[in-house]
Amino acid sequence: METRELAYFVAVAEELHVGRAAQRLGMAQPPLSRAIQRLERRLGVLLFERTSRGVTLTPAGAVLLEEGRRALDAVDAAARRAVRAGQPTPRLTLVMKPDGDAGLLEHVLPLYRRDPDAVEVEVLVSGIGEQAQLLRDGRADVALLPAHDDLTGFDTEVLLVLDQVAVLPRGHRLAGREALVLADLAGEPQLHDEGSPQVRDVGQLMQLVALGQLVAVVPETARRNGRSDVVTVPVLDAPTTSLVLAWPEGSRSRAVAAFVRASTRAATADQSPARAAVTT
Amino acid sequence: METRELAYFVAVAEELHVGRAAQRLGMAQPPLSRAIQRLERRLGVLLFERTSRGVTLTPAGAVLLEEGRRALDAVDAAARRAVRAGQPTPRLTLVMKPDGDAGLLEHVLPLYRRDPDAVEVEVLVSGIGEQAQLLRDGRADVALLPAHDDLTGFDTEVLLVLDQVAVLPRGHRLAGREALVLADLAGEPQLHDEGSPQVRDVGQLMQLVALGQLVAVVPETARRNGRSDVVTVPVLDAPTTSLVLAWPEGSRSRAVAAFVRASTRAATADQSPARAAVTT
DNA sequence: CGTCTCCATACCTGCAGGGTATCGCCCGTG
DNA sequence: CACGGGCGATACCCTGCAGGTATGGAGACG
Repeated sequence: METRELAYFVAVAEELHVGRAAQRLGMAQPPLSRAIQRLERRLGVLLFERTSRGVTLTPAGAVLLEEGRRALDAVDAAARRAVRAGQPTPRLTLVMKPDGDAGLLEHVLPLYRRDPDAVEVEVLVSGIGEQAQLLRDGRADVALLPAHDDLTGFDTEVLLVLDQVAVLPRGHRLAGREALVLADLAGEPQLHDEGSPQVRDVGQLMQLVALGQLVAVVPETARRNGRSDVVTVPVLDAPTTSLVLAWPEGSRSRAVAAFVRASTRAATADQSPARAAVTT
Repeated sequence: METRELAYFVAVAEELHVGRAAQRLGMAQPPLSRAIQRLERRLGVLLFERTSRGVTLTPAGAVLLEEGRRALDAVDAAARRAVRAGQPTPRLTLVMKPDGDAGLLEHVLPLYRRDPDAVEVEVLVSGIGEQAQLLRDGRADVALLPAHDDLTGFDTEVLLVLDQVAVLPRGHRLAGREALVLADLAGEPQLHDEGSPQVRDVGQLMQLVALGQLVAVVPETARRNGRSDVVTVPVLDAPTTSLVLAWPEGSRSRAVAAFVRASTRAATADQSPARAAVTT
């Protein structure tokens, strides 16, 4: 099976509409129809049910969509990683969402640079939730992401376990509380409610909270972005979130291994009593 | 990058010789040379150093070989799994080496068949050490293999932890011992010595031992294949080997999940005091 | 220095894969 | 019930590239 065919199939399977898929692929509809038929003939299995309103996936098609995406990612990753390995100055690309490092990076990077296996680090700031994809398709070598993301295909190390806090406008009825529980926030406009605005980073979120548009429950490290017009209050019964460092499973890169070492050491130091004593 | 190009590259990288690779691929040498050049131009990186004696891999080429193999396996697996998902009667394919189930399968299969998610099981007997490959490229859905194999890309469950025993001909000088240590076997012709015959299953091994050709240290379950002309003696300081059940990471197949359930239950039952009491 | 061994280049050919035009089918609708 | 619109499939054409053969050219070696 050629990757082109597979990419064609994935496009159709995602659109469930040959015409639209063709448009997305920048080609005409008939050759795409034929390519899919060829693929079905070669595999000896029907991938779509055709109706006059579009197409739907058969069980075989559903499996191929799932596995095919991973396979395409693997091919992309192979190409990208090969190219990068061929560059004269090797680099390590770290991906995280905006403010996704919980302030850890400033400790990690100096520590990493002291490692003999260290190479130059390039930090790639992705959209929220996109870190895993960039790691899968080879655009990044390591990723910082929350533990509840899909981590299949990665080796991982938990760096921090974070309690959650509510972020409230200063004048909010709960703003004076020492702590609260999730039930206290019932009825408040929440982040991720339908119709709530898309938030791209913590600064934006703080802005929205300050304006009274919504309240949010976020990991405690968001406090670092605190501003005078918002208040953070611990939420006692919110599940903790973990910050995880992930890298391709079975990676044998010395640069990656060194970065993992530096990160875990920085993270444990960050939580140690020593530092707690300094900051209090 | 097309899978064909990638397969071409892998062939050349493995042979380190364009002509031989072309032969292996069933094509002439010049188009293969050009295909590699095209690939290099597209990626913008040299994959081989050309000499008059053959070709050698650049760092980029080494990475592409490693990652490319996995990617090709992923593509194969996608196709194979899709085809199988499209078959009218779904099947679960289990791969193991000859006698690789430590006698567990006869307990697992009846248990599995009682599960509502169970489907027909096909047992594929592979060569020793080939189980992981068949699982990676989609020819099998689950595998029984030793824990020291490369398990990247799989989810796993340890089924049994096995002590090792020495297998000796009946008249051997150590045959009467209650137990022995590895050092006792120094100087004996061992399995895996260079020049030792290829062994395909335990029966063959037993035959060779009986003939006095060699002695072997194997997991204790090999006792089940015992014969009157060989003796097994515990080896106290040999590392234990684990029998592992593996399946593709992140698999969401109900049939696989049910098989894992049945296997772990059968394995724990197998080692429980209850069964020990029955067999003693 | 000639020869052998490889990989690269030159040149040719067939077909895979893409484009346009159009068909046939199903469905909603006046 | 007839008609129009939307969708995938088919017919037909054309181009570019993958692959073949013949040959060049550069290093290794006796």
